[in-house]
Amino acid sequence: MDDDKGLTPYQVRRFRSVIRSHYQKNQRDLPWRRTTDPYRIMVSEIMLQQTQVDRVAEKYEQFIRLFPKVKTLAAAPLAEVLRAWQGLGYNRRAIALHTAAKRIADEYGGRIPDSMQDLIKLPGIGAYTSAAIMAFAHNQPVTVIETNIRTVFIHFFFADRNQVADSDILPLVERTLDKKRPRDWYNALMDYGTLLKQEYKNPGRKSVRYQRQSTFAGSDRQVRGQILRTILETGDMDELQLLKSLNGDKTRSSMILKKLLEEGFLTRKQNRITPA
DNA sequence: AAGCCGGGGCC
DNA sequence: GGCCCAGGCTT
Repeated sequence: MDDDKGLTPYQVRRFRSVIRSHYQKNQRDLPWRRTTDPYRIMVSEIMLQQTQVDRVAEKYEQFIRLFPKVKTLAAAPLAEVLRAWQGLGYNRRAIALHTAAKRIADEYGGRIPDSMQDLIKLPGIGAYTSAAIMAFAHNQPVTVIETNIRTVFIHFFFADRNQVADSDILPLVERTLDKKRPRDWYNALMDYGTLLKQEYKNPGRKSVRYQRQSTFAGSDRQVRGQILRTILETGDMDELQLLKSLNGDKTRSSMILKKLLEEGFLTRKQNRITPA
């Protein structure tokens, strides 16, 4: 099995049957599964990058309420978008999404691109997200791979291996894909992946993509989040007062603030720091 | 290929 | 206190 990547028709049928029967009984009812609107799918997929489903669900609904259409989002001040993003983490995703929305409004007349080629050009949209939008919004039979799907294929077809590469998995994703119902199929695969993660310790460790994160406590990331949160809440603060409020090394805090300014999270007007 | 980017919940 | 998460981008 390790050498022969091909599956027999029986293996394919058997595999699909297991995935589908679980989905039939235990399908998760998630907000972004109740729509096929490409804008809403795009928002959900960017929120879901490295962020748990349970945490995204509530934020997603608030976000859509605030910014129901791509043009609403494009017209909103970045500070409002960042405020709506608070709690999700990886705040640069909010900047990317906002930039993407503006570009879609300007260059595509407010219509989300419907090809992977165009989607992947947008900031914050990479190999996974572009494919996911094609599958979930447009029901297109593209090959999608992410952490849940990796888990499923490693569990069924690479159980005795370590260091499994995506290039090993992708042929199987394509071979087993239900090309008539990609949307349902991928939802089912992801639900099965979360099931496996509940049952087993760390299925993802067998993927070459697996890597542990550096410690968050005391990290630059933590300080970045703290600075951004403070300015979004106060709306405007003296730079020295801000640095003092952080209770850390001033030089380090100053460097981190500088990066936030460069990345477009914040702006400085004389000695005052405000949202961008 | 490796490092960076958030923050909350769970063990 | 460590671990993980519907990844993407930069170096």
